[in-house]
Amino acid sequence: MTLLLQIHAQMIRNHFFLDPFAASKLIEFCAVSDFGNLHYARKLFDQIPEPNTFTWNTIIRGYSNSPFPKPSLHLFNKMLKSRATPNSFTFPFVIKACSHLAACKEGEQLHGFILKSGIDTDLFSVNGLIHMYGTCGKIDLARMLFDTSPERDLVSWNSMLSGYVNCGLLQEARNVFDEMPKRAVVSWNAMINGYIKCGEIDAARDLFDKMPTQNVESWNILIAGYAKCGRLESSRKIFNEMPEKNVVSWSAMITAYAQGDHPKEALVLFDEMKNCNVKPNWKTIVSALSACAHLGALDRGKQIHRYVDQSKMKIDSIIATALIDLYAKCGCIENAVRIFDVLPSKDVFTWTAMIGGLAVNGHGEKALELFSQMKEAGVRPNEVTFVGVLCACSHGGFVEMAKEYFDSMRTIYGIQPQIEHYGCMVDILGRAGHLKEAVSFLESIPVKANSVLWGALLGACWIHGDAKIGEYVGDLVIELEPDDGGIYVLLSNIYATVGRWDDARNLRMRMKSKGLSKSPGRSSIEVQGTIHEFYVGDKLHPRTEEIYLMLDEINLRLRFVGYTPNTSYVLFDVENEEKEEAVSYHSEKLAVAFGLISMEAGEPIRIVKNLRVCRDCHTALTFISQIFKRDIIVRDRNVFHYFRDGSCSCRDYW
DNA sequence: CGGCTAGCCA
Repeated sequence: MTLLLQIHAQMIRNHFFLDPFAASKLIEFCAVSDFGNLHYARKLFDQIPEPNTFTWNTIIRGYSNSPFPKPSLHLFNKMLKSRATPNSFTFPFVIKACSHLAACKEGEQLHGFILKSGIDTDLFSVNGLIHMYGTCGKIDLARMLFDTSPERDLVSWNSMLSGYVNCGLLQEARNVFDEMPKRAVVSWNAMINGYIKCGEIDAARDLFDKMPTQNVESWNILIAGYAKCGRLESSRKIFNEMPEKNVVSWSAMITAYAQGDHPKEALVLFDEMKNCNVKPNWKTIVSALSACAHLGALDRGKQIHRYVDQSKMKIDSIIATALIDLYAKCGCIENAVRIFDVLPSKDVFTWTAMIGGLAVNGHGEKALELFSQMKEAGVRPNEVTFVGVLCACSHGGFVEMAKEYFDSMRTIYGIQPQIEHYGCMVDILGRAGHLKEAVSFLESIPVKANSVLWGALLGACWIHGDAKIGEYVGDLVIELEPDDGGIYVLLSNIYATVGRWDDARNLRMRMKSKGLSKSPGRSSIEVQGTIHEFYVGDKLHPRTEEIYLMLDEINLRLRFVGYTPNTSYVLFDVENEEKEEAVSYHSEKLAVAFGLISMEAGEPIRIVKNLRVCRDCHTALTFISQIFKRDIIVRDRNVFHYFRDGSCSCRDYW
């Protein structure tokens, strides 16, 4: 590229006339070669007073091969208005651009134009059209072209095959695959991909084993395929066995872990990848960041953020969204805002991440303010945006506003509310104590309320100590989800709070006889880049002894300021002392104790918990933040708690 | 004067 620029500069110095041929050559170098610079090519092109067909073809080809092929179509239309006429070389590029953009209308227009113009077309254009129609879902038109074409080559067959795969027509794809006279590796890959798209991973594997030679992509397709079916061990096995890996292989495996609820493994693999000197690209980074966000691993996330800065990777809206999500999910909302504010172009994903981040961090008003800014900026909210907006209403306690936003989804934006949105509404009504209204809401919605929705309402009954509605709702949930131990515990806790010990005990017995248990509380804390996990009362950590000593000190000092454990609803059938012990060793307390002994004074303690914080721990943590002069940030299953100087950001309302 | 088109896994 540098050399090219030098030559061009020389030409300008010597006052060479930039004739269309020389210009085309220059443009070709800029636009088409791998180290190309489309921007420069376009500048050159715009300087040419009268481009000829060759020049037009070159610039159109440049755009059609780039990730942003749209200008190809625009330039083609301009070409038609100019004196240059398109020829048989022009069409394949424009068709490719249409394919790439899935621009069906433009493609059909182009097809009509080609037929009318009488300009010679060859197999390349026909193949392009077959592919274009396949991509746009007009598979019948593709088939017609394929059947009526006087000749066919491997590319024609492959285009037809991928068209069927794209349209999800597995049987037709298989027919083409069986009939084709010759198969390339790409044909096999397309067919394997077809099976995976239709969820038939074992058939895909069968084909993979039968193909004569596999390439890296074949292996990569299988990694992703197994991951889609939730078979992570098989993905990993493929990953380990493959003869050579490229950056996509690594990214595919990291993404499989990140999206398959194994964020720790994702990060381990990310480190391994760097040790193997494979350079991560933006997709790897996004997956790694999302793993950090899941774990609440702030230090690791910051480390990756630094890497992005150092490697001069462009912070586009995709990476920015991942970073905003990371900082929001780690409770560093200021960092998220900082990234958001300097980002020049924000898309709906960026706005949505920021709105949801503010909402979950307890800044309901700000989130709603941002929502109106987003609308002013002309960005159309999607269904995820509304989850964030409703969440903001929920944490801010804006019941009436929530109803308005909820209605506007359908009336203004034409978005059908989904389970998540109903869930938010139940949450909002439930928190505000409008339990009866929440019940009738759930009974009136057009879809059948599932156990998650009723479960959310049951949680609200517990918070408000309403055993009457709780019983009604609880019975409903148990009927829907008879094997969820958490529900039994919740309902029996509700009974226990109002002193209905017999009912509570009966429920526990029912639960026990079914062999159910509640998923254990788990908290994790990051200390110097390492994640430490704690379960209720576990003694697995290497520093267990110190941790329990610290806990004793905490409990002593808590008592000193007049705090006694609230055990009204836990383990009602054990002795009082044991009850106290049970709440003292909740996983978040273990994590806090570990944080206090292992972190620098003044460093905030950040904890991620899989369930919701219980009322007792909430009170205890409030006191601890004051006694030990520590900021404690707990990420609950659905909200953040910032404990500082004896108060919590959720204003004891969650 | 040029020689494209098929695959897309993260």
